[in-house]
Order: sequence, then structure tokens, then C-alpha cells
Amino acid sequence: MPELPEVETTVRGIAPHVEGQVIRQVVIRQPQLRWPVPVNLPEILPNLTIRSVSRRAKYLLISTDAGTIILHLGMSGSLRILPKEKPADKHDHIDFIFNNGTILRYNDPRRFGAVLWTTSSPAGHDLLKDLGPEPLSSDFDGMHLYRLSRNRKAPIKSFVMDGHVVVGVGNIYANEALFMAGIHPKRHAGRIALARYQLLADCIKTVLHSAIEQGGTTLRNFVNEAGNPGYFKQQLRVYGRAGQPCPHCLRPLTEIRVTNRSTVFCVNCQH
DNA sequence: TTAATCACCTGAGGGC
DNA sequence: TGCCCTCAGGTGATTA
Repeated sequence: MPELPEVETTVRGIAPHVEGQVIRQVVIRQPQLRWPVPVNLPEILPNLTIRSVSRRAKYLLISTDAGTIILHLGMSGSLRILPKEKPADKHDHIDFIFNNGTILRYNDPRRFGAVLWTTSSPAGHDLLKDLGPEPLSSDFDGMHLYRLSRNRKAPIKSFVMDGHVVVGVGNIYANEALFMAGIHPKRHAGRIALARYQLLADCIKTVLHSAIEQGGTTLRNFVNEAGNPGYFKQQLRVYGRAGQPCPHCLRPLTEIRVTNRSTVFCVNCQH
């Protein structure tokens, strides 16, 4: 399930293969994703050169001179580079075929992802314009969280997972960062002091940096651009470890639901 | 305005 | 072995 580190890993992986390449053909096998894939992509994209591959939140932005492909991996999506034509597997929904024969293939079993096209600045797109800061940027710090959280009664875990507050903190990394910061996931966001928010912001950055270095998290069906799994799961300290000993105090980790999301924490270490 | 819930979708895993 | 059911989860839309 791609979270920000997985998307970043994907961006870094595919960029060297597609930047500067000219699109020869687009094959859409399944247009019904989260939103319908624009049916005219096969007419629009051929002969356009990929200028850059970047990321905003969990959206991949593949830029050309005529516009930008906005791509989201959803819950189960992946992109991989194929050096030459290969028969499509199940759930291989879209191929971007380049003049040099390379194929960028989009696979998404659950079809929660999206492939869209915009000719305007992607930053102004409806999906991107109201998003919060990037967690690894200097715009994101404890003061930012503290300011936005005043008078908020939502659980801190829901608060940090809100893309209007900060982007890219999904369920796995919210669990990990809150454990690292020693904050109870159900604590009201508005009742956390600035010093604890400064610690939490640092923990979010640390967890995400570490995951990116490891190449993302391997859960179920995440694979990177080469079809290899990430390795961060081996370093998860609480997520998926309910009932196992807390890495700090050795008491059993507890699993609860916070706004309908699986949440694992230590009742002894997190307050 | 805020918080919670729903909907989308399919594969994995457990129970029988 | 096979069928059925539940769960997992990102995020926009909807509801309270």
C-alpha cells in the first residue's frame, strides 16, 4: 500500500528511465480507476517528451511541454519499467510506450489509483491546491502542527493523517511516528503542547526518511519500479505487531480503531 | 467548520 | 479442497 516513501521510491526509480523520452503510444486496457482515465490520452500523449517526474504528496507528476500526467497509486498501484514489450498481466491497466521501446506500465489490482491529465499548473489542480506542506520540507515543523491543531478535538492520529495538515502521512507511518514520539493516538490534537508537536514533527521526518532509505514498506503488494519489494517492514516497530512486546517496555502492544483505521500502540509508553 | 462515515475494489486469510 | 465472509486501506464525497 503505497505511502509517501513508496511514491518517492517510485519517482526516483522511474525518472532516469523516462525523463527525456518521447511517448510513442499509450495503451489503456482498463479505464475504470478511481476516476475514469481520460479516453483521449492515446491521442494527446504521442510525440510528447517527458520533461520531469516529480511528486506532490502521494501524486506522481509526469510533466510534458503540453501538460502533466497526474498519477496516484491508490492502495495497490505500482509502476514498473519494462525494457521491451511483454504480455500484460492481470491488472496491468495502462502502458506508456516510448520511442526507445521502454514501457512504463501501471498495475493496480484494487483500482483505487488514478491517472489524470491537466494542461494547467498541477499545483492549481483541484486535487492538489489545498494540500498541506510536504513533511520533509522546511515548511513542516512542530509549530505548524501546533498552530493548526488549536481547538481541534480530532484524535492526533487522524489529525496528522489529514492531507490539509501535512501530506503523505498514512496509517503505517502515523502509527510509527506516534509511537516514536510517545503520544497516545487518541489524544485530542488541540490538547498537545508545542514541545510535543516539535518532537512529533521530528519523528515523522525520521520515520519517512528511514523508509525512503529502505525503499518503502513491503505490505501485501507494494513493489518498486523494478518489481522489487521495499524493506522497511522489517523496521516497523508497532504497525502489524499487536500483542507482541513493546520495543521499549516489553508490555504487549494494543490494537484499537481510530476513525476506522487499525491503530497499534503501547498503553504504557504513549500518553 | 469539524468530525465521522461511506464508497470504491480485490486479494489475503480465516473459518467451516 | 472449496466456498463464504471479513478485513485491509487512501482519499474524495457525503452526512451529522
